[in-house]
Amino acid sequence: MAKELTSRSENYSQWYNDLVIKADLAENSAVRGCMVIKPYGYAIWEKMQAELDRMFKETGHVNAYFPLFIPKSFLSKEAEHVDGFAKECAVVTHHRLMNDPNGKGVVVDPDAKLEEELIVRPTSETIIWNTYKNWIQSYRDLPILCNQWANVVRWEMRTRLFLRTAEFLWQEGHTAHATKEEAEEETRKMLDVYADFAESFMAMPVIKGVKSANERFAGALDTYCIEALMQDGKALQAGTSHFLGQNFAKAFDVRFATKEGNEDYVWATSWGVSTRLMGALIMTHSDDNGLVLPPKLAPFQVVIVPIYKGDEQLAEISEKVKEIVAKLKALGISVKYDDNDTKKPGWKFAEYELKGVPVRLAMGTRDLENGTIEVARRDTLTKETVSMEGIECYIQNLLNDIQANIYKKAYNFRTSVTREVNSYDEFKEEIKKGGFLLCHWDGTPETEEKIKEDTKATIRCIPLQGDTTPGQCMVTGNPSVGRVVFAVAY
RNA sequence: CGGGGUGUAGCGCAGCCCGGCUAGCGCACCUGCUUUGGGAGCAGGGGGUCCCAGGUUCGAAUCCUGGUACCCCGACCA
Repeated sequence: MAKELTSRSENYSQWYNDLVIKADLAENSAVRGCMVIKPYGYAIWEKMQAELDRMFKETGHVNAYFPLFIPKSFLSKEAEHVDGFAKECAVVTHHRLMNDPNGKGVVVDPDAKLEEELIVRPTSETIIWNTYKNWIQSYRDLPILCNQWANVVRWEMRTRLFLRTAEFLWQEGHTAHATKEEAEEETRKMLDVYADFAESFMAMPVIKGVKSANERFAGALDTYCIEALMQDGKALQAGTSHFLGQNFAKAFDVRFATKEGNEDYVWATSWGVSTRLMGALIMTHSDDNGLVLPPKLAPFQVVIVPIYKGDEQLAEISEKVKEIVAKLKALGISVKYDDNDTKKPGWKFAEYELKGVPVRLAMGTRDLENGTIEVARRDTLTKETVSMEGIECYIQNLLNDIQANIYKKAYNFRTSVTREVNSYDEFKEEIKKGGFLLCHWDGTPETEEKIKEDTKATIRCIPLQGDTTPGQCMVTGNPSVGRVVFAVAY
């Protein structure tokens, strides 16, 4: 075994790290907290991007691009926003290097100090609203529905591959509207897009909800989110959609003439998902043998491995395989034929399992004689030998099965670790076991803070489709309007 | 920023306490032969500023001083 993974039960975070590196998704780079996304990992991200981009466009959005650098003064215009991000910003102070007078490489040229420092964007609200000011005069200019695909930098204390890196890739949508209602509708619409993407493509069940005040985005009036549950029982925020009210319009003085002839500030939303979704995907489905990818996001859905002795046999098998490849491609199934002669079949089996390829076909001389082929599915690790006749339809159905099966598996897992808890003593015990706990809470930040200090658990969200039977807060006994979702989070 | 740990071949590590032969092992890599239905076997081979700087010593991967980088656990966060 050249690439044995740490087992999930033994050390979950080491398993995760091992997997990311050994499945060739990403690795740590020479730059602190920044990762290199390797071709295989990037291919998965590209699949995600393509689907999300399509969904954004279907809901009326267009792509644009805004600068990487934000003048320091922009960031400080919205008070809560700067409070939220100030501690984790990379700052550009100079624009030139010079040869070290002591002859040791290069140093920053002190004469090249910038008049105003530039912040490497931790998010783009400020630079975008500064721009929107010029784009908007009248209600006729609204709405603006822009998305940008970009990198952002947040100088986090501690980083983890995909889940929290200093630089990460994401999309951020920034919309401007004439009315509060329209902006709120947009916020929820994009939350639905994210939930749909997570469930339909990533095969990852999520809870849609609203953040409590403590967890809200810096500068937002409301933060909606989708929360997923990882296999170690910890929660992961997978996407957010913010209703920004008129905060940024006021900070950047973006006013417009209404249809009625009055002047008003513009209503805003922003929403984003990041390469963190890669981490979510990995931790939702994978096992001790490696990655398990949903067919809809796998860079290739089927891999074919020939088993042969000598060139002659390989040629015979390859001829037959080419027919199968053509039939699969005709159905829109992506397939890789690995006839690499320098690796042995057993090595290839293990390698493609590690990389999470949904379906593996193996063909040898035995199959050629019988008109059969061996089909192995990654999700269940089962193998069967089936007739070559109609194999393409069989595979197509199988891929659909796998997509549905891994969703169901994740859903069942989540259900099994989601439970109602009614007393704080019980909560303190149950939270150690992980999972989502549905509890009554009095709605105050103080109570939430106390729970966090005692147990590390936070309110992941106030679910949109939750139990709204009134009750009593498990900590203070004060009235509660419904159960909220608690968990220890990444 | 607090607590702990580690820097030795592309990767993973041993050696360090108690200084001493040509610095070693596994994986990977190269060559050859035999193999090929679950990570092949044998034989041979290449590859090292032992993190950096200074000190002690006849002699330093090993001891001392300073620096630096990274990892883990907290606090912070998508």
